[in-house]
Amino acid sequence: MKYHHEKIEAKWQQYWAENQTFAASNHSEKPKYYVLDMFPYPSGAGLHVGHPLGYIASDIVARYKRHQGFNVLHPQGYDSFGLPAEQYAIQTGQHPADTTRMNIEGGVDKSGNTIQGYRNQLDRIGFSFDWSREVRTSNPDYYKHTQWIFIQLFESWYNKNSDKAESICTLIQEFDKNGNANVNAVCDDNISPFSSEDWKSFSSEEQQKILLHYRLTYLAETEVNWCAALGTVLANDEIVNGVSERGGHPVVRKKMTQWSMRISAYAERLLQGLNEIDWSESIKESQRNWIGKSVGAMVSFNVNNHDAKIDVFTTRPDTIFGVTFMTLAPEHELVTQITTPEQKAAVEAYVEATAKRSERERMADVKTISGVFTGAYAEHPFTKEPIPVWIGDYVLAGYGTGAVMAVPCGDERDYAFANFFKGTNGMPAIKNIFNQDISEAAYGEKGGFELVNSDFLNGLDYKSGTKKIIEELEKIGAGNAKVNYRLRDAVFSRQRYWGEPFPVYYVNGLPQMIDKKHLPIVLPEVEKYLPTEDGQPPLGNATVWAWDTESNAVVSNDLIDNTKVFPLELNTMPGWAGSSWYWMRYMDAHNTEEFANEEAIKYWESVDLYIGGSEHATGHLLYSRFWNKFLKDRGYAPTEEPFKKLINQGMILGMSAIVYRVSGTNKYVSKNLKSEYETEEIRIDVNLVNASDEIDLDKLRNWIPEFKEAEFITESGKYFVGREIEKMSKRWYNVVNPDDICEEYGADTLRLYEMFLGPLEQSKPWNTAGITGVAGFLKKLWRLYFDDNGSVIVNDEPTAEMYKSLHKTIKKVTEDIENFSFNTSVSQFMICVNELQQLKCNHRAILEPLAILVSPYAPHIAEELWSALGYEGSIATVAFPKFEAKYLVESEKEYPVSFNGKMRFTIKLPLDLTAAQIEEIVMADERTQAQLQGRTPNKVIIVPGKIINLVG
RNA sequence: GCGGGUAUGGUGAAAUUGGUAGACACGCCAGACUUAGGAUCUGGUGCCGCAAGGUGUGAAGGUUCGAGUCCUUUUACCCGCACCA
Repeated sequence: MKYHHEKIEAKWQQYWAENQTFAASNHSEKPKYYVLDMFPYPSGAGLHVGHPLGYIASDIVARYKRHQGFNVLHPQGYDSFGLPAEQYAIQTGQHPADTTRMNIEGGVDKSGNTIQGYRNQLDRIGFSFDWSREVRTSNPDYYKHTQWIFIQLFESWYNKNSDKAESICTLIQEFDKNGNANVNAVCDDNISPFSSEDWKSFSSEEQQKILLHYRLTYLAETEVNWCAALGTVLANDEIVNGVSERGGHPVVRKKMTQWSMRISAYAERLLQGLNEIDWSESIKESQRNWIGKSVGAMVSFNVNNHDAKIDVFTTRPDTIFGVTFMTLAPEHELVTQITTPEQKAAVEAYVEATAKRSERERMADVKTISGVFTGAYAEHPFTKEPIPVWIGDYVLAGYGTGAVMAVPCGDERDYAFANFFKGTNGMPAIKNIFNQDISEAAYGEKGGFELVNSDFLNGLDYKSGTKKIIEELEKIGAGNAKVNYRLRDAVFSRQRYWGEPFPVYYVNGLPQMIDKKHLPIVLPEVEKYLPTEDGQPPLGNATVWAWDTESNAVVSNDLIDNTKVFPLELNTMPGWAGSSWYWMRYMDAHNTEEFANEEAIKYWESVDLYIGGSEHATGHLLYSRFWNKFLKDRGYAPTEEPFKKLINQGMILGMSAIVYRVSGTNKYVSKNLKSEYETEEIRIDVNLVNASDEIDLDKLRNWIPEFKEAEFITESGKYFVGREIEKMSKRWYNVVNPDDICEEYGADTLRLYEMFLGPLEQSKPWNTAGITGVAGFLKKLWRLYFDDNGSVIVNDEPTAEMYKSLHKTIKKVTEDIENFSFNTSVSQFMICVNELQQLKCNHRAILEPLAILVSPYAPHIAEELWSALGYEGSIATVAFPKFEAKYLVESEKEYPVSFNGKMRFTIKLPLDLTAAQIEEIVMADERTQAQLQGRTPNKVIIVPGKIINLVG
């Protein structure tokens, strides 16, 4: 009987689907285990072999845990809102909902292209997903709950005293009772104090405006990253090197009224939580960088002749007597106010010039020093000396307060700035407050100095100086200790169509939440997916997009009267909204009332193992932690952290194949002859090349017309390609489709090969050529159970060697799965099968456990072997074999014998010999005598069971 | 600049507390069988050398009887952050 993967795999995939083999129950006696993959965005291009890598790894763990007796939740779904579907809609006029559905379910698109569909592609690989819990973030029955969470955020504030989010009702009660004097909240700056009486006297509108300053999601005019090409704002994590992550378009700062998420309230908890979770150090470090905690002080400087103060954040308050000048960001709000008439023209010109430069230019150009004196002076809080105030674009508006106290003697940038403008109007000589030489460079260290010229700080160091100065600042009311975070509140509005609509309408420009019982607010139909002519977001094109407060329904815009019918929000939510809570939805995916039932959430608790790409380090993974913490505060999530353990799979790279065209001809020269010609490199379809890098020239001629008539300069009839390792992409013709691999070699081979390629977390190139190794392994495995006539399994007692081979494998595979070292498991399977083949093993007592061992990796063949062993039903929950050390006990060891650390020969000795006995035998050995040539060793090192080393 | 990671044959990679470097595969070489196939099987394959032997884990030092593994210095590449006050 031959191994036919196509029959076996189709059969078992159908069996699993029909029998709901992998449907998880929310009630079980077994311990639970939750394995989650980062759900995919269903793009039209379909999956390539890089995509399933993490899914295969998580599937192995899920299947292994089932064998270990766990109730396993291993769900899958789609992150189906997003930009590409919308861009495609703009180009083709097809509704994003239609193209998204087709990308998931497959079909034939309007241009006649067959789309396989993610689901069909995934099914062919034999994942043990519980598809009954599938979610799609763009489905109204899903985003209904995303809208609900948004409302919860709106109805919450962050109480620093309890250090958690609370219902906005508790804040209103406090305002009613005591005004805002005792409120310790994370909120907007510049909130004026009010009493209980004031609060009660405010109009409802005024009250609403005040509350917006406290809510965890709030509407505010903020500086946002505006991307004109995409027609939308972007969050900080959607910008890479000053241009949009998607498309690489320029991004400028712009003031807009937008929804924001007060993630800054959670900065410290997001930072501290990293210590409790088992994530890679690099991701944790990325998040720490992104949060950017720095400890220091806030210091206020009064501006002379103005009723104004400049607040600065500094990590070095101990250097306050070294302040030589101050610098404001050009965007700083005080700039126009304090600039003197004489400096006005210069300052305005500088501000304008800075505004014109894109973020990118400003970032690229860090070497050029520029700035202008405002003519104004601030007053030193202690010495009362006047300090000139400058503006300069080395100070960023977005960090701290957008202003710095410049201490050139202790800061490289201040030093460079001071020297650049040395001698010009408003730039005094550098004050040195360190007992160090600063004639060549600033002294930036936090140690190794004593403060001088610093009044009451003289003689102190960094630590004691900082402590002292903060006390003194507090005494005179000019400052206090302060922890600053780089993490900014996250902009939550997008000027896009294909996203969650906000459950929000506007009365007199003030946002009102729609009651949760009327959710979902379903995305309206529009004629065009582009912004409107007057610059409104795409939802501005909707004609039925108004909220009727009487019928509680979305009605035609014509009915807007601003008394009963009001306009709805035109922005939509960003891509990360739906993915920031989806792991909880899987726990109870069909709940129509709540986002998930309390009991289900309590049962599944949090994700035990999360596998996905590291590109989400500061986006999805940070926002998800934020929402989870918020939901925990409000009693909806059971744990502080959503993902206990995280593994980042590496990227699978393409191995492009290159042919060399002789310049100006239609001739192509084989790789090793190319130096004899002047050539240019052309990439060809990597699937036309065999394991020896040789092209099938007939196939190449039929591939694209360019090669039809081409001539090939070969090496004895063979044409070899060059190779280049680069990202898997259509434009390099190096994409390998998992469907093709499943077709030719089978899903089990694909799964094994993806694991065999190397360590999961490492990025590595794909080369289909190597797959014959694992394909051959599966055939050999099969032949242990079958010959040409069928089953060969016998019930005889296996030999000790067979047991040894099996138990070595049990041990290795168990350890490997626990350590996520899947590549070495596959090697061990090969070793075991090679050994059993040598031993002609066809014994049930060996082959039965072997089938179970293999099953997490190659589930289809394992099921088939299991039924060949005479069992009914699936192998999926059969207990995993247990390692027994007794089968590995050895009585002899092949000792390496080294002389001065160099291994010369080996000698087989019983393991129960003492060191002295070993020495005697070794010394008597003629090979030892030959090595020593009459010398006597100074020292003989014998580690029983390990090595023998003779020195001297 | 700061932080994290990687470096081993022609290729992908193995190597428990420091203990026979290169397991397992791909490729290559030789052979067997054959219904001639991109099947299967056997043997070989780090490098130099006919061999004995020498040499070898990015580089240079060090610790040790013994280092891919530990320590110091250094180079290259990848990732994250970055005029962060």
